[in-house]
Amino acid sequence: MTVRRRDPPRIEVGLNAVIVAVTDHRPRVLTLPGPDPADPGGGTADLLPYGPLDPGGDRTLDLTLRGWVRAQTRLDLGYVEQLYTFGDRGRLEGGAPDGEVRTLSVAYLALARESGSGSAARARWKEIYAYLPWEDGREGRPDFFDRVLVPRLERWIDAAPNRREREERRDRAAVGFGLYGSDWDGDRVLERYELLYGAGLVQEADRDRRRAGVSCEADPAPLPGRPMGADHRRMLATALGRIRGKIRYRPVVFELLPPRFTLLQLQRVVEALSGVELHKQNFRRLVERGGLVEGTGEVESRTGGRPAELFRFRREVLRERRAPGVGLPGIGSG
Amino acid sequence: MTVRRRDPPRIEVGLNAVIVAVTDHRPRVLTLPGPDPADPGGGTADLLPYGPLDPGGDRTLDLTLRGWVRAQTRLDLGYVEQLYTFGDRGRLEGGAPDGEVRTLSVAYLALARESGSGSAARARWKEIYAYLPWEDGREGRPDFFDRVLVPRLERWIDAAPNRREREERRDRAAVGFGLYGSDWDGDRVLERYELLYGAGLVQEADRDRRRAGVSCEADPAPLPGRPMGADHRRMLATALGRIRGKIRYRPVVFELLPPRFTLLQLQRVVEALSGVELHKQNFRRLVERGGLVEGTGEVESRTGGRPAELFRFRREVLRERRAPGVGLPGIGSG
DNA sequence: CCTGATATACTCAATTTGAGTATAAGCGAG
DNA sequence: CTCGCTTATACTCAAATTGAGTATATCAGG
Repeated sequence: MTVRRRDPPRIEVGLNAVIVAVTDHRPRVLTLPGPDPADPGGGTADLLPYGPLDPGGDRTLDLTLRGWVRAQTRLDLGYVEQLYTFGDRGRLEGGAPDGEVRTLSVAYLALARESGSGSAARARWKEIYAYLPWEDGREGRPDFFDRVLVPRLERWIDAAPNRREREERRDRAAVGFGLYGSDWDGDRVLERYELLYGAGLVQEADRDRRRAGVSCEADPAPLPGRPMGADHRRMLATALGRIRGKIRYRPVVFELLPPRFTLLQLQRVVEALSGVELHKQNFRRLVERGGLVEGTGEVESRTGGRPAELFRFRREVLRERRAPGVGLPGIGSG
Repeated sequence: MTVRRRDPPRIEVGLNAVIVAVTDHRPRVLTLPGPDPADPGGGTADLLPYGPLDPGGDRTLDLTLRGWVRAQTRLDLGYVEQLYTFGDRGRLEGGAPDGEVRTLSVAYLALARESGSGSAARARWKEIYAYLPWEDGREGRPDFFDRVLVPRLERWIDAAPNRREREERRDRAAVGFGLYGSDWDGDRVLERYELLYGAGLVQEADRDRRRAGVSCEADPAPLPGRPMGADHRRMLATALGRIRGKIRYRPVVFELLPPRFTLLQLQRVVEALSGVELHKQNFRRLVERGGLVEGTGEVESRTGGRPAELFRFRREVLRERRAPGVGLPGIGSG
């Protein structure tokens, strides 16, 4: 299948970081502009911080990641978690002759507090929902959802070559996007992105097909949602899905908040990430009863109304019960 | 494990599969005997199926994995999921001079039905709890838990060099093993293994220290729990933890069951994996009300008592609501 | 001392959980 | 055939949790 020449083909390993912060009720991700390795045309694109793994370097992958994130962005990462290793061939070995090099990308999720200083060099905080706009349901489904996205999906479904395939497409769309009676499941971020990619509805799909030499009509009006270079948008989707899942059963939100915060701030961060709005009183009951937070006596008076008490995360909770996270509604197993 | 010399240090990538099945209420993992790459002494050890990644080979990592699992074990994998990529330096480059080669292992979880034919070649199904005996709490904490494990942990805690470190050790032990008032959290399998490794209570820890040239008294009476080669026991722990977490919110158990099964069979599989016993009537209520299964008219009469109805998994559930898995008790977010 | 905010407390019905009891339906011994 | 054992399945009931409100508190500003 592949042509081997001299020396066996090499493997290169890169580390990618999806660094997430939330400011002003908006989840953001740290990006760098750069040439898109998957685009032979050579435009620039938004990229996640990326660095090669030096085989002789640090002892652990984590350390390597932290190291050059610091170098590229002057940011000291706190919470870091491995996400997924992407290794499909032909993903981004743009220039190299086939079989010469294989690139593996180990993607990490990191949570940060968006310190002002964090954006050294050319790093920029960008809104996550600029890349994945269909994921933000806080004010109901975004406008374009029923107007553009669903019709496009349906065109794709109908274009299936046979009945079986058509039914499968319909099922995937139903489950992923909560259509035809299925519920919306906030965690299926990656599934949705993959579906849109497979249906040719994101720009990366066009780009990759063009690179592979497949002719295809350029999409007349691309779906809202900014593309990224390489398969970084896929990584972003993976990260958002992971956060949404994790936030419920491990108290990770606090990594994104200052040491003291009001309950509404906490709620806004949870809402921002999970993409849904929550019932304020019940949310308060949940985090208080769960023992996740404890009041400091202080109050924050810049609320515009009655001043709110400042709370802090009760670290002890990690030692006590099952450290429940900030459970969203409708989670139970029924 | 080939030794390459000449030229910059290389990266090699291996794929490992943790292939899990459940028979007779016992969770099992497929192993191969082999020389332990981490043991210079050269004894043989239980290993997970392992294969190098050929950079020019299959298009995706999944495919590669499936390919040589088939070759090594004659098993066609169904459900496969990426687990984690292990990349610490010095993990298992046993013989190679430092800096010459760096090995990454991408570990996968696979669920199988333990077909009799599956154990071709030298593959063997082994009980998972033979390797991780502290994880099986179905009949209460195993005997050795309070008699051996906890005292050993306490010795380790007390041996901390200073107060701060001592408190941290105590906390980790409390959270991991449900001591001193903390609850047992079945999902923290990896945390527990790492803790035991760090405390020098599993044989791999001794082995690795010896290899690194650190002198250490051989542990007088090692903890129950069979070691594995390389860091495969760590991978097994990762896999079990993932299964336990996932079983609750995605209907993956059915991958381990025959197409038709009684509700008690289903329950036993869930219990086997999660390591706890469940209330039978409530379990039944849960899966039936959740619409996860539907009765076929048939009955299974070899139960020893009243014949049980045979059920089948309702695939449609994947399309409907949030496909809830077989929720264990005490999961809600309080 | 209103009005408009937001914060926080409390209520209440519906649902879900945890832990049982009760009954059904097979088998084998006697 | 019936008793006693076993497992299956149905039903009950209190406790806890959830979902959706209403009520009250406390600030800023006119």
